Amino acid sequence: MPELPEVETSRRGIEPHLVNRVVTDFIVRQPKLRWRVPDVKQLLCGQKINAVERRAKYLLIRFDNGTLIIHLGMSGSLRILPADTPAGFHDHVDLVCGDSCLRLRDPRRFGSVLWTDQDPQQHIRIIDLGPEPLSDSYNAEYFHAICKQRKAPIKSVLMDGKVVVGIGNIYATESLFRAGIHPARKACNVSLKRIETLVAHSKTILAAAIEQGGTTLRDFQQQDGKPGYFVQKLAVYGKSGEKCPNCDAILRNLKIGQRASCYCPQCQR
DNA sequence: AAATTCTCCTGAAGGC
DNA sequence: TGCCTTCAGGAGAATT
Repeated sequence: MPELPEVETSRRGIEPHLVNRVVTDFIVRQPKLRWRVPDVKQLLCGQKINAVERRAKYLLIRFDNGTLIIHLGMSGSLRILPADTPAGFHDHVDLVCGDSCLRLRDPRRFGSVLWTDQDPQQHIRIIDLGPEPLSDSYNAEYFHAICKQRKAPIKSVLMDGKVVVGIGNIYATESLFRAGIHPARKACNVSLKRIETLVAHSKTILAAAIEQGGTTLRDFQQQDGKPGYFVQKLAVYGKSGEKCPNCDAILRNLKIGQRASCYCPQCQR
């Protein structure tokens, strides 16, 4: 699934192919994504792409007359292809610029394509989002202040996009393991000291994953061949039943907020 | 306000 | 072999 590192890598990959190009077509084969894809072909044709930005896991393709907002959901992927490449079954949207196009494929259709002619930072999906995880705004003091007033599991707070964006199930699971914090522990019961460790680890692991994504997704525009570039580095995610890499305990699985949470009962308290 | 549950959808995995 | 069931999962919406 596209985590923040993968979205950022996609952004870096498509940006040079799109900026300063002029849109010649906008093809929607399947409008039923997370929300109905708007019919903006007339608005887009003839428009020049000014920039490709990212906010949280949203990609922002900016034009003079508005912004296309793309979210990859959990199975979405973007590729730059020759415009005449035949579309596959799950290839739902093309943004065509002359002889090449940006193609969105999304088998599970949890992704979305939105349009706004206002400042995208003020968009309903974006305005209430928390700080970027790699920014200074996401720090121990900030996160601790929020945790103090939350009785929910620390993992749920870490994954709350209104608190901090881009930390999905995988990175929350890994960060908590590295920080030695039990994922179900009430957020208000985690000391500032331990929050410091957690915040530091979450930043480190995200930064490292972006590096990895940069390496393995470099040729993403050719094919989809990207078999989980970060998988080798994961210590516990998806490994319940296996041995903890730090001690000899067996990793356990727990459901927290509808999501699988693997943890070490020995190392994480 | 915060917490919990439900929802969208398909592919993969497991059972028989 | 193949059909059927179950379930993961980002994140907004609905509900308590």
